[in-house]
Amino acid sequence: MVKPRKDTPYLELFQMIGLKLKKKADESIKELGLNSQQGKMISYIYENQNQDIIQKDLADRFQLRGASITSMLQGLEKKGYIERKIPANNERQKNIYALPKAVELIEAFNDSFQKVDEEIVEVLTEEEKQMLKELLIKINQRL
Amino acid sequence: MVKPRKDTPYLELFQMIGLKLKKKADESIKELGLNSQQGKMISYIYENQNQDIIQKDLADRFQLRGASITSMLQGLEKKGYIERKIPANNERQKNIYALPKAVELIEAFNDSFQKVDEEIVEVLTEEEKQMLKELLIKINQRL
DNA sequence: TATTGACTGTTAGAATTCTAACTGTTATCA
DNA sequence: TGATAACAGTTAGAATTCTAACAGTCAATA
Repeated sequence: MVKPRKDTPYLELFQMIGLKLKKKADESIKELGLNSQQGKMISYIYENQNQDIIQKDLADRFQLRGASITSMLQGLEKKGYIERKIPANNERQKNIYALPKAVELIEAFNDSFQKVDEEIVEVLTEEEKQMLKELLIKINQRL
Repeated sequence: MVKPRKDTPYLELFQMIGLKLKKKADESIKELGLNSQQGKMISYIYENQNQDIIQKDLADRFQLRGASITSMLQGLEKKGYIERKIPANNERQKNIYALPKAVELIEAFNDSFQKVDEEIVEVLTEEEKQMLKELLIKINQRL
């Protein structure tokens, strides 16, 4: 006989919400010909390209393995959204830069993502929104 | 020129937390020879098998396509964790049941998942935990 | 009741991410 | 300084989920 669980765990809530949001985000930028992961990757590269980001930084930021980043960036490079350059001071690394074709899309990505963001909290009061953001930041930092 | 974003959006927080939790959950039940998705699926089937659940219910609950459920259940069936029976009253459907081999594992799954659950909120006070759960439930319901 | 449309599940093939093994470069320190 | 370890990225192949097209069954209704 297995013990019944007490109530909906945080784990389950976070994962259900996360999956629903992923679908919404994918849906919202589908017409641009990329998925939400690629959109966020491009935005992140654009915003950080002055700071010599390398593939490992992307792997850490997006919780992906190095091999997945390689595969993803090879795709984005082939389609002309980004370029990768080996820096002079360290031949192991590759710095990542957004190309004009990507920059054109970023405004549209960000608008789409912001709409999803508003949907998430539209059932909350201003106070609740504030509280939620604080709690999420605290959890995310320590996890 | 692209507008800079104001601050970390809810979308990003939820997805970062969700991904970190998935890794933790996968890690925590890896030794049992399954991944966290399979573990949750088996637990869910066990807890609901008296209510004539069908594959479509699982697809809705886990935010997966019908085809993915087919593939996943074929795997679990082949390994002897579950069985699928076509009910007498509707030959389109298949009811899903957990087999003894699965039931043995469920206690261990639940323990592992509960540990992850405690990690999530260990940085919060009791009041904050309470508040967080309410907010998450509210968001999840309307999403 | 015969037809049409909706529902449930499956298959084939593509996309994404994973693990494990590997190459080449840089850092450490005996 | 020379050997060894750590680091960054790549490749090959497996696992998981997806889309699109499909088959069989059930429901609605003309």
